[in-house]
Amino acid sequence: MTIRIERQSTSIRRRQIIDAARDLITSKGMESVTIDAIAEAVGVTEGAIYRHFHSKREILTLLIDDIEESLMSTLRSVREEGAPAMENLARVLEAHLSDVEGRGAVSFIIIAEATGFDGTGLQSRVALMLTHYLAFLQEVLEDGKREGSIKPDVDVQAAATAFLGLVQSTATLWALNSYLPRLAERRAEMWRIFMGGVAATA
Amino acid sequence: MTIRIERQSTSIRRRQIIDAARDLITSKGMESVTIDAIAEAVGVTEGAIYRHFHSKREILTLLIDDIEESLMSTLRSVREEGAPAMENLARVLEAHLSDVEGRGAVSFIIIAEATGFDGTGLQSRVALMLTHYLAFLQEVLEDGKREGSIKPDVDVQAAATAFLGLVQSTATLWALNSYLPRLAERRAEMWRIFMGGVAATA
DNA sequence: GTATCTTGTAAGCAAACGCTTACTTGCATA
DNA sequence: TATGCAAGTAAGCGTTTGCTTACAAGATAC
Repeated sequence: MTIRIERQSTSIRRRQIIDAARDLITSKGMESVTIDAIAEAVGVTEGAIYRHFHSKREILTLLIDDIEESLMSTLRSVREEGAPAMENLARVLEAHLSDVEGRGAVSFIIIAEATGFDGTGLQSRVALMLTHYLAFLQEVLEDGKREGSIKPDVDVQAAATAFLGLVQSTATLWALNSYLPRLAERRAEMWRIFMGGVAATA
Repeated sequence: MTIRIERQSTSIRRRQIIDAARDLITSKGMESVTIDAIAEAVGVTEGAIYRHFHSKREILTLLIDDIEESLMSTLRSVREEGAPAMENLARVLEAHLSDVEGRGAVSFIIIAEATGFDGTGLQSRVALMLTHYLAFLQEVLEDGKREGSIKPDVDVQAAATAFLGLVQSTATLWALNSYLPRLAERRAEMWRIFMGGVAATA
């Protein structure tokens, strides 16, 4: 009964390591993401991690790349070309809040905790992700203006920020209370408020 | 030229220690709040800190008490009895965002980073603060309903959450970009959106 | 004036963390 | 089959962190 050492190629390990880091964030928060915890999750020793990455910062940097990728691809898949802008936005909100509900809203956890990263360069990386995210929202909002479904005098930057706020506050409440009763209902009510603020009079 | 040891009573030191902790959070974020940093800021050694507090957790717990106290007292001082509810709410938003601008929005930094506290009991303490905060907002919103300035079918919990979101997202953007151009304008635009969502038709 | 309590310091401990080193072993290939 | 690289381990290094201990000295009471 020999103990088999499961050797894997570096490309596979890099994926496993980044996935493990993401899982740790969603299950136990940023501060529990240590090399040791990652190694244990992957099933190797700490030293092995450094065969595939130069530093923890490199892991986190690539993780954020990965998170942005899936965030933006969610946005693209939810947005339906030709569909009314407000419908697209509503679907984005729905997608985000189901992520929150399923404890998978890594992107918004990262955004919330990024303020405390400090100096490592990760902060500006997250800021960039946020910029891309807000740019997407602003695009959809501009679509709405062109359609006439959104009031022409609405400031799209402010509206995008307010939209982000809906997700952030809900994610925070969820995280601190471990759950949120009637989340779908809450989402619908928040959406009505947001819509009432930006939509052209029906 | 003797080196004078500045002895202080424990009541004074406790205040200094908590103040130092708060200053550290606003200037360099939660993760830089260490006993060593606090001691240096107060001008004593680490050991002296433990003459006045049993643990770091005790310091943070009392700090959160202090933060909640000043948050709620800001709310009370901004709220004008008899004034229209929407005016009161607008002043709350203005107060929060000037705090953000002056880098003094400790309460919202704590709220943002509380998701990663984990296990220490601080998380539920922050959750309680949030509950009190939201309860205040809901009160004002109910006032607005009674006045007739807020649509009767608005869900006050959802509206309070959306309001919190305005502050949170703005604070996040501020923290990640170190500033925000035309913040006052942004606030006015966000307020218009929020108001449009909850206000009774003018 | 002396005893006592309180506030302080200096030194250090144990644990956690990121990371390195010395060495081993699986695997492709010449 | 031997050679060399890639992927693994175990051990430990250096620093940081929260906290403790042994001892010194200012304040206060009798």
